Amino acid sequence: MGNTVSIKDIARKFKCAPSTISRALNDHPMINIDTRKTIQEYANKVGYQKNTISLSLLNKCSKTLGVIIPSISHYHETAIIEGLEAILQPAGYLLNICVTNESHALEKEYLDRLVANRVDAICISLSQETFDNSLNEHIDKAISRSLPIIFMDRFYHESDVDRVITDDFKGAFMATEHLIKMGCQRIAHLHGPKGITVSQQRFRGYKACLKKYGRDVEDELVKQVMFSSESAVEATKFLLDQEAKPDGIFAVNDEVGFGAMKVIQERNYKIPEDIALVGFDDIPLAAFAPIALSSVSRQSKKIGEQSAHLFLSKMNGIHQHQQFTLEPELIIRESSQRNHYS
Amino acid sequence: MGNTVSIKDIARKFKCAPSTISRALNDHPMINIDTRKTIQEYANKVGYQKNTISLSLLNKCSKTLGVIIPSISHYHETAIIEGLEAILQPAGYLLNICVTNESHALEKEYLDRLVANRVDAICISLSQETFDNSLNEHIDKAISRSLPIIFMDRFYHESDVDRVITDDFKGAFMATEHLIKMGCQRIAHLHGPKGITVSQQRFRGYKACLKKYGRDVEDELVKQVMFSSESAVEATKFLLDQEAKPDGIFAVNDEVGFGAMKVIQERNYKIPEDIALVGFDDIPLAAFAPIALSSVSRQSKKIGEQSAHLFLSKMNGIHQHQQFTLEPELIIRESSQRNHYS
DNA sequence: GGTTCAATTGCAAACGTTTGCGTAATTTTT
DNA sequence: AAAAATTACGCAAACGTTTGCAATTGAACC
Repeated sequence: MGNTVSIKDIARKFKCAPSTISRALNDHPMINIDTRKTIQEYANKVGYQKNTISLSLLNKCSKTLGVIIPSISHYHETAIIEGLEAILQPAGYLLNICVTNESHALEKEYLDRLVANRVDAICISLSQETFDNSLNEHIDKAISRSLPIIFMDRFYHESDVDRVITDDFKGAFMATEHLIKMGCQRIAHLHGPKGITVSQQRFRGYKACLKKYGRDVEDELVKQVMFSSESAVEATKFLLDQEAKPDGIFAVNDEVGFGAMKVIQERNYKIPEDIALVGFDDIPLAAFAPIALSSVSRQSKKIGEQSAHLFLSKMNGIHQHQQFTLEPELIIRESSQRNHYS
Repeated sequence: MGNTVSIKDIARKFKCAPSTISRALNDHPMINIDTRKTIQEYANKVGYQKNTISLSLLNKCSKTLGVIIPSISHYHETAIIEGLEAILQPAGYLLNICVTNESHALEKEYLDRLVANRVDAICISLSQETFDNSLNEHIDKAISRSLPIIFMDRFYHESDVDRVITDDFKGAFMATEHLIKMGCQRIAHLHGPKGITVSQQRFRGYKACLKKYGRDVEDELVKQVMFSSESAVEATKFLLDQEAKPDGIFAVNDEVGFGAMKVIQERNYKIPEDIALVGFDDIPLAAFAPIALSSVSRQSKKIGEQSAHLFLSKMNGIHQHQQFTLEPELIIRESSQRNHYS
């Protein structure tokens, strides 16, 4: 940047070797205390700032974590980032954040770039394209060069990888069970995009719960949507247009829940009396929907924190694969809290 | 990473100089075409990946942009990041994202770390602490080493810096004027945190508009809140508890708008008939509030895009300071759309 | 005064890559 | 056949820092 001053510059000034300057700046006891002070003061004055790049080259360690996520526009992802930062900032790490927009090509591109930049590890949530088509070569290649890869949410191996996920199955089960206990007879599910793990897990949880309570999974009560309110509006209209409409809806996430709530209210059904509603993710706005939205918290921030801890443990030489499954938490609010229990 | 293969390794394999390998991999015409191919194939086979770190050291250019933001939990910030990525990914850049939680100490710490990492530039939205107390030494120091600093939203100099901001004053003016045209007689304002530029600008816009239409700014109609729904709930209750309550509310952002909407509905006032409501930021959920929330879009994604362009222009040697002010856009939805105009 | 020892400091290699310049080998030109 | 030009490659320095080892200095000891 033009006026950056290096150790060599300072060495020239003091007519001594760069090694002396380096040691002085690092408070090495080998260097005379007065020399040390003088050099430190001068370095401070001229605004010397250590060049971490040369260190990375030398130590083969960049103090940087690569983060690859499919999107950054939802609470879940930003909370993960907050969790990562909360742990890794004090540890001296920086985050290289890459958003793939669910594109496999971009994910590959970013992965290569992060490898080229020699990040110390990569936390990744696979893109939908990658996941749908099991396009794993780029991941396998990265793993084969013994770069630590930590999977968040979406992963492609059942074992043999490091991962931190939430038990979406259980969360969905809890949500569905709650609706049943609130007296819902016909519980619909707004199902997320097909290829995504979390959609599948939540659907599985929904089905398992219905089964446990001796109910059928009725096809016309399961409608697929994208992770957006727009998409939910249409699907909910479809559900409400049926002759035997649902009296409970489990939405794959809160954005979808908001979309559903809007349609339900437009049609003048009462929430939760006519239709009880539960979402997923527990976004901050959920509590402030005009009818506060019940939701399953997937501990998004904790996913980030736990991933960070996993990463740090790997930096400390623990090479066994670790897998964490976090417990979801059902947050009951107005949208599903009925007074009469069944 | 253990099994990373370098140019030197390949050179040893081919019993030739590293320079030959380097040139071969970069398709330098100086190298025999067959040699080139052989080397490239081998490099490919063993999974050679260029070490960008050494390049950064050599070229004094890291192909990385530092991003310092106070928070990452709102739509505005994630949209900025999306905008940055949209432009900088194709240009081959990576993003180092640092979240300060509005803390000056953390901002300083991150700034130092980014400088040490020799990022090519820094896009920063100042923390509240920094801004409130005009703690600018760290910024000045960075600028003095001719590191390009691009301010987003919050900046501390009136001139002499690069910046991309939205015209919040104008946005607030438009929102207020809209409420007036919808026939509101008593327009309240939920004012953001005091020290923040955007709060101040929006408050100024609100006041300027009232003045233009010959109305007084009534202290009891201006209530300060944090940028959260929780905070808005309390403030709105205060407003509605007054004997002469407002019939229009301009909220400093949409989260606050949601909080206000909740209280208004709890008290059984009709939106927009009894009280019209306008927010700010145009978050995706605004349109899907049960009563769709009118809002002022501050072109968050465009801020990111424009900042990226500014950055690229600086990388291309344009050293004059550039300042962009984006035009806000008023999005009128149910929460403020009255049928009778005045 | 020579020897030993401790206290300081310097040398040089290393990390991985690029690049200007030199050089050898081969081909073309006269 | 000698000179010139072309082709293909190697050498070495550079980026900024650390670190093991060697070297220098001065003091203390016998």
